[in-house]
Amino acid sequence: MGRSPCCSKEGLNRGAWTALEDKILMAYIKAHGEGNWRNLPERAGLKRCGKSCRLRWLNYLRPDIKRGNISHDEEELIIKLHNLLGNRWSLIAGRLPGRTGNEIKNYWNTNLGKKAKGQSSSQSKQSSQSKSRAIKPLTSTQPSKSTQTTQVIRTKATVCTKVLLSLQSPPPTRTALPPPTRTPLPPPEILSSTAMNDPSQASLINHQQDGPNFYCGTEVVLACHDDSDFFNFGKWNEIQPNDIDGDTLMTSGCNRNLSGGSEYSLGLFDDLMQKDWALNHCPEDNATLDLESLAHLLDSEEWP
DNA sequence: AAACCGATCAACCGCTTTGGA
DNA sequence: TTCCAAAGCGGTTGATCGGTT
Repeated sequence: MGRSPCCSKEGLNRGAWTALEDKILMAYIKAHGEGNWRNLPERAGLKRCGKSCRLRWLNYLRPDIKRGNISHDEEELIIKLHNLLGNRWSLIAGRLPGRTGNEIKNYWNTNLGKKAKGQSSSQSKQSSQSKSRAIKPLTSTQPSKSTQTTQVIRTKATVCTKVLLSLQSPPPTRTALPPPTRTPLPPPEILSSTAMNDPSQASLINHQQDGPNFYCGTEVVLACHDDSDFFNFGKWNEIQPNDIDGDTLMTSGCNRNLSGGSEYSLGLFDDLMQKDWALNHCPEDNATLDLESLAHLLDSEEWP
């Protein structure tokens, strides 16, 4: 029995792509654009599975793919993003222009994963109760047993295109949510911690805003094009693991160990959102600690 | 020079999510 | 609301390459 194949595999080429196949695929996509992968091979005259074409395009042929070694800065960014997002390679890749999820995944598995493993083991030798940020390889199929370890909230992932960090006195209520949009997203804009400390600069980001922004005191909200997915750091202090059902919380929880404050996994899901809306009040002052943590992250990188 | 071994990375597999009928 | 096809995603595999013995 089993699952039916994504396409008939009879007579299809497999394995490494030839230069000719690449050429055909590139020419076809150049002429007709991306999408409709299932029919693409037939139309383009390729003896390949549509999935294979898509993968080849996304991971290799796309003109904006950056070649060459991962730089030190990129590596640092990958580590930080992995710490926040876990193994969501496509999201991480979204923060690294020209890099693909596959590339980052491979890089992590061959380089950073080992480093991280070594780090965490040496740290555990130093102090089993250490609260430092041990980077751990995370898999969605291995739920963590302890809230002390790095934990990842699994969410419906959406590329976040705006980050608003406002320390300003907020308007008393949130703005209404516009309908979600699924249009191609422009490059993300992230507000640096410099801007965070300067409300006048912080406000600048609103001017280019075509999606929702949210203010709630020191609460940090990453406003996304898709209203169903924004990252809310400020409220995580108030959410207990019990509030979250097992399905929603796959690798579970949030890591409260950074810089004496809390470190939150990026991502939010509907249940939490609903709780968040229902609370409708501003978070405690300790959210500023989260801001500092995030500010450190944002400030230390050149965000694309 | 040959055999072995580990590292790398492109490609595949199968599960999940999304969107339309 | 349900179902199904398509697309997206992360884990895994296997071919290839370079270094070592």
